[in-house]
Amino acid sequence: MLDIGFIRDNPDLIKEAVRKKRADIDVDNLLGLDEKRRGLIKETDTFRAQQNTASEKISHMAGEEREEAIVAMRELKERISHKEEELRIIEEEYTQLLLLVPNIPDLSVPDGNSDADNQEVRTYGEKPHFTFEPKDHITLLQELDLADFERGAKVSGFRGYFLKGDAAMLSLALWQFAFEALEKKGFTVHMAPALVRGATLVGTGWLPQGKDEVYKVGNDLYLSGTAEVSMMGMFEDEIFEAKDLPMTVAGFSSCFRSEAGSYGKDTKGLYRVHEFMKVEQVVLCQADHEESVKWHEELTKNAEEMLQQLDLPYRVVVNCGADLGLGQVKKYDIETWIPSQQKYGETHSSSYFHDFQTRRLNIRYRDAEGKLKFAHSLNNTMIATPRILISLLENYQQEDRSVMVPEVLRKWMGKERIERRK
RNA sequence: GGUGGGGUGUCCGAGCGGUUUAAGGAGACGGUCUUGAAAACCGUUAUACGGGAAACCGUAUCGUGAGUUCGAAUCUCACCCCCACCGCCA
Repeated sequence: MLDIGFIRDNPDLIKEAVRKKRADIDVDNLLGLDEKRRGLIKETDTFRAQQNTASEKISHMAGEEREEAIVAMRELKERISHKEEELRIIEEEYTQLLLLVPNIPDLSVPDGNSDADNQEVRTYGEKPHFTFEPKDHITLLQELDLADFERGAKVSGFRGYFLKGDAAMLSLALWQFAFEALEKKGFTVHMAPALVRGATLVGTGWLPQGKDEVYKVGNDLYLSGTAEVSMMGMFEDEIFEAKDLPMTVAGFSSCFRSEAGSYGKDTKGLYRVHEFMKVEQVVLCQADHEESVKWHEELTKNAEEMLQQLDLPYRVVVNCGADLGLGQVKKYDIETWIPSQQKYGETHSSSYFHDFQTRRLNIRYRDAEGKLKFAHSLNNTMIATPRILISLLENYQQEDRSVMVPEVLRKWMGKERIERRK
């Protein structure tokens, strides 16, 4: 959410942001409501001030005088409640609109209509050259008996899956590896809730506009699509001292996505599933653009280092305006090489928000002068399974049908090669 | 799921319809005193919104929302959360 004062003072900037993000919101309509709203606030406040003074006087009156004053106040009360009702209706509409105003993308964000317009920033690693016909991850999973999609669908429905044996072990190894790396970098790791309240999703910018994406499981309970939500919600309504920042945390959780709008996409395999697991990095820092940019690069680097240690080829792209979320100022996707498709697939997403989320969640800190400020927030994937297994299995496959285990994961796997059992 | 007790400012804690501009502590900050410190004493100590160039003024906020009333921290209803015990349970 942006500050209404800022929107009021910079309507053109906001309109340009709406255009660049291909968002759908009428800024002038919002500003009109804001003006009406302020007018009504002024009126109701004046009425209430009258009421307060009159009530105070009544407390010192007695007898007939008192009775007359009370009767007079009944009328005012009536007028107040009408005005308040008027204000309530305007305010509701106003709030709904305000929640849909996008954050302003950074100047370095390229213009574009879809992820096809994202721009490559850098690449890393050597794409593998196979001396044999490489298989796709689905074939590998089946041949090595590492997954069960039929039974997955039986239990969980469309896009359901079980990971078995070494694929399950590999997942655990990856999470451990990610946690260990983050601990070393000073992050505090958490097992985070996936079950979250609506307010937490609104606060992080997933609702209201993305309600088709999110599974609703209770009156006000949802299954979150990322641990970012609970890791941010953790700090809702809190006030930090400047010295507490930056706050670097990571959360591991199940993640749920309904994938509404992508029914026909990637229907096979592990690429697009309704339920996956992820270690997410989250940072709260002081409200300074340079500081945000610094941490953005840092979080991106953390994930890149992880891929480098796994020796997976990847590239970093900067997302275009239309591919940014409502609150995101700038986003890098890290895409890992998928040999069977001869292309990179998104495995990480690194973004910063300035105070868009913290304003909604009311996460503040006291700066050096003791002034309260909304902190800045950022997040990036550290590792997400099972999607990363696609690249891992495909890049590490051997001619003899086995799959090598990346060096760094062997201490958890207890083996250097995955082979079909028996 | 059941029963009972609670949610008040940075913290502890009183208040249970108008004298509350939320008592009283504690902490923090500033000052007096002191060679310095402690103690003692004095003072300051919220947030959001609206108006204003500013000083400042107004409004709201005692878990959340609705209601009763001229007037609600205080009364009524619903909900959320916390604590204790019982039941069930990974």
